[in-house]
Amino acid sequence: MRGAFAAAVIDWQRRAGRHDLPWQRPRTPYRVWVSEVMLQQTRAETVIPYFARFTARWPDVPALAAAGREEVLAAWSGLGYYRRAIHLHEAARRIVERHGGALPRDLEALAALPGIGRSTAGAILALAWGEPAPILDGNVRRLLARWHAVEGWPGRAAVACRLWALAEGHLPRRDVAAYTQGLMDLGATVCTPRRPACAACPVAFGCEARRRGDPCAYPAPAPRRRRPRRRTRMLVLRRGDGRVLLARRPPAGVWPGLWSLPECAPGDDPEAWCRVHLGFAARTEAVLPTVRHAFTHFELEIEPLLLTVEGAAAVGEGQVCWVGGEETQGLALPAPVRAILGRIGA
DNA sequence: CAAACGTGGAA
DNA sequence: TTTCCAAGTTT
Repeated sequence: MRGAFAAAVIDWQRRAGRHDLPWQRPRTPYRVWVSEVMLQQTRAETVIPYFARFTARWPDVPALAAAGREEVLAAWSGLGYYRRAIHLHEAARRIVERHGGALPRDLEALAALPGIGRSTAGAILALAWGEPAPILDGNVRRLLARWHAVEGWPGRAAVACRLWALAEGHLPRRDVAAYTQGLMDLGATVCTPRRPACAACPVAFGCEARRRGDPCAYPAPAPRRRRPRRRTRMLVLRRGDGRVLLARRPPAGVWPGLWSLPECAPGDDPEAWCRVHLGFAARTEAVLPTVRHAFTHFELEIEPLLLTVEGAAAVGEGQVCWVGGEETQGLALPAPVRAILGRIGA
């Protein structure tokens, strides 16, 4: 029965889905967009406080477009995948310039904006306007892979292509917003990766993976690869007035454009490193506890070292600054750096 | 197509 | 402790 899947999802969403997420009230295109970008590879519970602060400060596209990149990054600090913030900001400016300040109601125009791919574009169209556009995020991937018992890892183009076609095929003619929200709610709360609650699932009636006895066999897991471990040394250079030296990271790579602590190789003599690279003397005060930080593709072991700087050492312009106390709240700092500074009370 | 890109929570 | 992985996009 074609359409039975969508009908059941829509009915379930109205009865048991989520209706009180911050981006659902009010549900404007701008708020849908910001939330979708924040939610890329990020759980809703993590996003909620960031979304609240972000939209309170920049309630619409023109406000965001008028903001500075620095403050947008600072508002993103701790959320991860910082390129998203840069893209979001850049897209806001482009929307003001080329679309009169309103998000385009068009799949191609949306996907042409930085940070908006096919799935996010579809989500904006479906949730904000009820346009019949499919999405394919982790939830929908899992839901459809199970319902149709799709073999293969969705990272492979052929499998992804199949899933997109299935997503397209299930789209209802009406109630697209409730349907789309229902897919994500189902994936997040019922059709979970580990222990799906099939007894509570409104589409269990037609689920092929369940009929075969092992829903968790779908989708096939990604090929394994081990995560290398890297080590680095971060220097907490503290001045007499309590201020600490931060250095801006390059615009590409890890933590683009964020402020971090000066780094040297674990084997280097930190005091000599300071003289050579910063041009002033510092005395080693203490070795701080190691901070382990797990990235997606590698694990970082950070050995923080506390050093005292005599006098008010000056350093070059621009890419370096001395900060202290409340100031660090307004800066874009990577999570582990925030942890290290918090530990010494800076 | 593979790799890069953060972080935190759960098993 | 280790591993997985979550409302993906870009290069």
